[in-house]
Amino acid sequence: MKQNRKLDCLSELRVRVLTMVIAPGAALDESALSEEFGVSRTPLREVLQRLAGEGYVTLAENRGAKVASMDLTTMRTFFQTAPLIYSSVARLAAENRTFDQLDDLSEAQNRFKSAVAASRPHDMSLANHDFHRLIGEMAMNDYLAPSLNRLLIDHTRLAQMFYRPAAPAESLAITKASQQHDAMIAAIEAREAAVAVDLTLQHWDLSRDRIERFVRPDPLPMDVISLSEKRNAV
Amino acid sequence: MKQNRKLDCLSELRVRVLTMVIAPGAALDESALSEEFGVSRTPLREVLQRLAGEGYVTLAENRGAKVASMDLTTMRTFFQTAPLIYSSVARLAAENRTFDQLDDLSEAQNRFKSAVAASRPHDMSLANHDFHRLIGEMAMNDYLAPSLNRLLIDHTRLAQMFYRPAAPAESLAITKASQQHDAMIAAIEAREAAVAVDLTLQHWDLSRDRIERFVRPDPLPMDVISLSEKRNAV
DNA sequence: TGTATACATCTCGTATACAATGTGATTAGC
DNA sequence: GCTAATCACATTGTATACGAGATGTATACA
Repeated sequence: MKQNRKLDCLSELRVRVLTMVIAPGAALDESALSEEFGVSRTPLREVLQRLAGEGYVTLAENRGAKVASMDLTTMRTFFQTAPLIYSSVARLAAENRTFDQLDDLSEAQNRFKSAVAASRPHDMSLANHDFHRLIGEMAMNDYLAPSLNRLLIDHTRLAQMFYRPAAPAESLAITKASQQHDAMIAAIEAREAAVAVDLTLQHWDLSRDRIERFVRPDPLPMDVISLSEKRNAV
Repeated sequence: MKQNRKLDCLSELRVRVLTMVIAPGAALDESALSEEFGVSRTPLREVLQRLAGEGYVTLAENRGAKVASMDLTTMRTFFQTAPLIYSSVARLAAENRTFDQLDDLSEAQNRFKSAVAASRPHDMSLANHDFHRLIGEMAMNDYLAPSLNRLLIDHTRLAQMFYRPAAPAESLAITKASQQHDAMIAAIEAREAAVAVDLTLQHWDLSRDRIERFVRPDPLPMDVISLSEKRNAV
């Protein structure tokens, strides 16, 4: 009963960070949260400590918890590191996966498809997050796991941040991503490590391109004549 | 004042795990530890939560904290993962190091040499641990850091476990390792990433061979004649 | 003699009360 | 009118007390 409240609090806070309901850098108030989740401050502080260990939040001495920030340095490091860890994990997942884990992976992919069909970005993000987290579990590697999970936190937040439901290129990319997910499940099930790695890198490129196009979009069309007129008018 | 007690407790527990003063799998009693370090159970539990986040201990529901175990699977994963992370971190360290960090690194290496000269295995292990941890900090990569630090925990414990002060090959290996440390400092200072990676892999091979020779030593010399006599005697 | 159940004890989990620290505002002095 | 210092308030950190869960032992019954 009471243990559930603590675990609920833990996963709920994870969801809020991942979906950016709480923005990067935002301060978390212990009293407010403990009241909201119906637990006292002691277990809530332990939840925050654990979230800090997982990389969701950062703790400052006598200054409480903040959601992990996402500055330029973080993003640079992210793009630098993700391909290495993702491909390594994919290889290990193909080698070590169990059937139970494959079932979980398919279930996550089904949730992803449902969320896409229903146009629910938050659910999409969370299902996608679970999908890749489960591949991480399949790798059965306690050393790579923390790196992967930190990458996934920021990957999910970035995707959320740069998601444009209006753009037609976006829905195409999502369809392609979903197809890649299916292919990855097949490759992992067949224990074809090389294929799984290749698909993972393609998947990464797709995601990276989506983010890059948002950051550096096509320049606006210019009416050269009116621009020169304006200049003369000064 | 009191904050120091909590931090002291944190680092002291880290040292005890790394030097195997507390064995892998050993249970940690909250009341006993809180009494020993002069803090109440609340902050001590937060210390344990943090140590769990760093991979030093594992927490089980209603069953307290245990020192992270080192079973066969763990070791297999360790040998599988270490070269990848170590070499990646070495490359980044060479690219991103600052002068302050280089000073810290040299200081750790000096402590290592002193401990070797004084034949103090614990201090050797801890100085070596710091040396490699500082290279990790130089990499300035928050995603790789947790993986590296987990690897280093188990690497330090393995080295401790398989350390044989009596063996003459051991002291030769330690001398060589110390020389490699010096060369790594030079390579990192010169921003020669390729050299740093190469040295790191050599350093890894040396360490791995030491462990391997302990696990699979030369077989005992056999007196073939007496063996055949015994067989005939049956 | 072996097993199962019940009870006692010990450890962990949570809440609440209190102490310490950090921050912001207000007032006094220049 | 501006700056600096002090005081008050808010938030975090710590301790202690109580409740819940788990484990081990003893006893009774098969």
